[in-house]
Amino acid sequence: MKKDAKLTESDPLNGAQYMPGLSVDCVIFGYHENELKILISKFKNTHLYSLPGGFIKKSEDISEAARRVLFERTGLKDIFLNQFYTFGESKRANPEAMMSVMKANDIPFDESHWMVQRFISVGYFALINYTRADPAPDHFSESCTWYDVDEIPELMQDHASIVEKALTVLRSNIDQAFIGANLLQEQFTMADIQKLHETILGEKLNRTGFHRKMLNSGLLKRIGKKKTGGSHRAPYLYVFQSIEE
Amino acid sequence: MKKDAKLTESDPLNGAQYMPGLSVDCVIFGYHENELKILISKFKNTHLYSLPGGFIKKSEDISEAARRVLFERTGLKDIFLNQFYTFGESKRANPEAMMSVMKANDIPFDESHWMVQRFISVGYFALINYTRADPAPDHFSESCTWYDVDEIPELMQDHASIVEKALTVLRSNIDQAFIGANLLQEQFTMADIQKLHETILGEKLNRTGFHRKMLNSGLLKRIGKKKTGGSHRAPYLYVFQSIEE
DNA sequence: ACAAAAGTGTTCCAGGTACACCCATGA
DNA sequence: TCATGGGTGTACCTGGAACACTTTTGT
Repeated sequence: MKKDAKLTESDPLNGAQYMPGLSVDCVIFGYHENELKILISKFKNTHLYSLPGGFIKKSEDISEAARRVLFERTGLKDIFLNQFYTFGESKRANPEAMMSVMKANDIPFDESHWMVQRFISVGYFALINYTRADPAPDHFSESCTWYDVDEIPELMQDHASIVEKALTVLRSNIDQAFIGANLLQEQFTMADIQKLHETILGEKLNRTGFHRKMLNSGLLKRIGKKKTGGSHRAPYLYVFQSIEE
Repeated sequence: MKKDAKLTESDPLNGAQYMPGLSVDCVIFGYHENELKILISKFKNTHLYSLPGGFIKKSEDISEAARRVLFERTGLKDIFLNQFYTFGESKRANPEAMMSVMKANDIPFDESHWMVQRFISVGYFALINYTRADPAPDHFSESCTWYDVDEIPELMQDHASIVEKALTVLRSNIDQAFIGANLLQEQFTMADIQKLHETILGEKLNRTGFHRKMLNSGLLKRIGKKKTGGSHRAPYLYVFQSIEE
């Protein structure tokens, strides 16, 4: 308490404004050049990598906190967000790592500092348009950048298992409309969306079957021929159909 | 803090032993006489009903806390437990209701008491064998009894939506083996398990199709005929097959 | 013998997979 | 005109739904 006394009400280091022992971690998915990517933060002056996350303000819904983190890291609002699991093992805290982070940031601390205590973390995953995002580091990190999901550096605490769980849920929801709608550009070809699905699932899909399944779903709307490029027939372009149409 | 000073370390009223602002709520499903039931607590000397729940000790995994609550309410260990969602809206707290509960229990309190603050609650659902459970109230409640899911009394806070969410997840997992294995007696007939599925889903299922689907799943093992009192052919009895067999 | 419920065979249909073939386009 | 990728037709398979029929048992 004394340690925080000189902090202003809104200073991010002031633990008193947050729900104690509670955080959100965000697995932020993007898709670019046939690769599924997630945003990873690197703490200042350390070799520690982590998922973007944050604390929950006392009067804030948890999902609002997740949206705030998302906005601060990507500059995007109104993004698709899905709470998928809450990580609450008593030993998931890693005081040594947190202390080295604080040391590297010149934050006064000791073993009883609120940031090195046990945290329960609510996991959200987000689907965002890679080209619209403008990844930005936060107060503690020197970078926040995209990594291919197959090339993620070693993450602190249990963040690797958080990513794993997010991927599992994402894969099990692959047939829901929102996945392509949020990760792809507005207009896309059948080949584009098939590649996206293949990348997420990590397996090849039957071309004609996929084609027909997509058309039968009623979610796609053909908006006209053409898309120049290769020496072959021009594919149709599609957009996701609004539900009410 | 002063208010807790005279409490012993292990007194359930001593907030210092718990993770602040965090709780678990359990939707405990049982099945009896073709009805899907859940356990509901009634607070002493009030008309307030709630889901069985509890707080998380400082060195306890959240799932351990849920198991502890389950054991205290049912006397059962090793029960099927599934974390399904975390309820974190800032306004889900209901200070008036909690204060009336504490008043009815002669617990000294004021608006700043830890139990009337905002809580984040991690939702678990459990599947238990109705006949083995021995429902027992906790420190604050005068009863803990089974209610048909269609006849649940008005619940405090957002517990009705917690039940709704649990039911949704249970229904979407209906084809997983564990549902029948945990809710039915060890031996059962095809009609028994079909009735269970129909009760959970709230719809009639095709008899022969269900029969064949169950047999094809490879999860059931026929263990012999059942002698009934009915004037009709005796059905086979089944048990759930262990995975390794 | 009959009613009632259980078990099984047959048929039909929808969705998925596989293969084939045609279409459009740039070199 | 040829190679290449895109779109669609046809055949096949599987799993579920619907219906019929047989089996068993108490009355």
